Amino acid sequence: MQASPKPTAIWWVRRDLRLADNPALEAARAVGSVLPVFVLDPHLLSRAGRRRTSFLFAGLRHLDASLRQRGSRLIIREGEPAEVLAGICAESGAQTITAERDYTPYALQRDARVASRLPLHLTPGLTLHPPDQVVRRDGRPFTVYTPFSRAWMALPLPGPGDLVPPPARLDTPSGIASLPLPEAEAQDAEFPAGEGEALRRLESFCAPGSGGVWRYASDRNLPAVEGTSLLSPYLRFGMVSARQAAIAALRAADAAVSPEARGGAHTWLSQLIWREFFISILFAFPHARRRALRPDLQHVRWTDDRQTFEAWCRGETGFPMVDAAMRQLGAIGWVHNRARMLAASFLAKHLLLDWRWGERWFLQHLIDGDLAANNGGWQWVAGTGTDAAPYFRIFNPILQGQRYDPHGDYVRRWVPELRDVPAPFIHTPWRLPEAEQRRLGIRIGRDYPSPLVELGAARQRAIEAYSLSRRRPSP
DNA sequence: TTTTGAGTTGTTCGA
DNA sequence: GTCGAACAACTCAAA
Repeated sequence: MQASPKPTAIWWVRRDLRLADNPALEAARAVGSVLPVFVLDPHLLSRAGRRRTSFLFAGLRHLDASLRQRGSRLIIREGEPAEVLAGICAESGAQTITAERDYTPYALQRDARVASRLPLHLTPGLTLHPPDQVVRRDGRPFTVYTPFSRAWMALPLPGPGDLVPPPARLDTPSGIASLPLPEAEAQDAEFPAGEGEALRRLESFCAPGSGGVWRYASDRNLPAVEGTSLLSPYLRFGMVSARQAAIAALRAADAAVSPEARGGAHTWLSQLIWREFFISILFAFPHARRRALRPDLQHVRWTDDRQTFEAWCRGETGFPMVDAAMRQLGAIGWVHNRARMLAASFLAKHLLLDWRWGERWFLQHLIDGDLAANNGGWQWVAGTGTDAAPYFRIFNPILQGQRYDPHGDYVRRWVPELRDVPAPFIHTPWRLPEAEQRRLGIRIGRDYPSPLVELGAARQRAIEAYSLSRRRPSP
C-alpha cells in the first residue's frame, strides 16, 4: 500500500455529475486530497437504454474535462462497486469514501454492501429534504401529494447564499490507473450533456422577462410549445442539483411581476416537489417497484397482448397524440409530460395492458429515465399508486389533442405521415372522408394505422376490469 | 377517538 | 355551445 502524504478521500460519483453545489465533493475536500471515481456498474448499465447510457458517458467526459481544468481528473473503473472501491482504497490509501445518498432499493443495498467493509460517508444532495424527514407528525410517510408538499415547504428552504461554488482547484493524488473514458455516441442534439449546459438551461429558463418559468403554468401543457424547463435529464444525473433548481424557482417567484408569473414559478417548484415525493414513496414502499402500491389493484386482469403492446411502442395505435408521444420517445429519448401521461393512460386504460410493461419501456428509452419518478408517474396514471388518479379519470386522446394541440403541430412534427391532414381531422384522421384521403394522398389503414380500439368501449372495459380487481378480497 | 375537509393534470351527460 | 353535476366511495391528514 502506498499512502499519499495527505489524507485522501474518494469522491464516488454516481448521479451527481457536477462540481457546483455538491455536498459529496465538499465532504471529500474537507478530508484533504480528492480522488474522483466513477464505477461502471454492470447491474445498472444493463438496464439503461443506449441513449441514456450515451448521455451519461458524455456527462462523464464533461466532468473529467472540468476536473482536468482544476488539476484533477476522473478515475473510471468497472465492476461490482464494493470490490472496485476496496481496490482503489488499497491502491491510494484513501481513508474515506464520500458519495451522495441515493434511495432506490438497489442503491440502498449497494451502499450497505460498501459500508459494511469500507468507510463510506453518505451526504444529502439528491433531494433538498431527505425523504425520511418529510413525514407526518407520527413519523409515518405521507402518501398524498398535497400534505407532503406542505410539509416539504414548511422545512427550512435554502437561499442563494447556501450554494457552494465549484472549487477553483482540486488536489488529486497521481498514479491511480483509470480505464479510458467510455465512448459516448455523437453529441446529443436535443440534450447536450454536462454541467455547463445544465446551468445555461436553468439560467435561461429563469431569465427575467424572457424565461419560460413565467409562462410555465399555462405553456407547460402544450407539447408543441417549448414551455417546460427541459432539465429532467440533467436533474437525473445531477448535472444540476435539485437545490440549485429550487433556489432559482423561489427567486423567480419572488421576482415575479404578475400573479401569472408567480404562479408559473410555483407550479414549476411543485414539479420539483413531485420529484421528491416519488423518491420518498419508493423509499417508504419499496414493493412499489415491482407491483401496484394499492393492494386492491394488484389483480387487474390485463390483456397481455404482445402485438398491441408492440404497436404502442412503435407509435402505431392510430391515435395521433399517443403515437406522437411514442415516436418522440423513440426519436429523442424525451417526451413532453402531457404526452407521457396520455400515452401511459392509453396503455393502462384503453389497451388494458399491464402498466409495468409501459413503465419498463419508458425507463429504458428515456434519457431522464429515473426509477422513482417513472414508477411514481406510471402508478399515478394507471391508478394503482398512492394518491392516484381516480378510476374514472381516463384521458381521452382525442379531446386532449384538441385541447392541448389544437392545430396539430405536435402531431405533425412526430407523425409526419399526417403532415397534410387538416386541423379539424388531425386528431381523428380515420374520420377523413375517402375522397379527402385520396386528395391528400394518405390512406388511413395503410399509410397510418386505423385506431386500435374504439375509445368508448375501451374505456368501459378498463373501468370494469379495475372494479373487478377491487371487488376481489385482497390477499 | 372522532370528525372533517380535501384530494395535480378528466370525461360525460343532461339541462 | 356552455355549464354544473355526477362519476364511487375511500383514505388520508390534521384538528
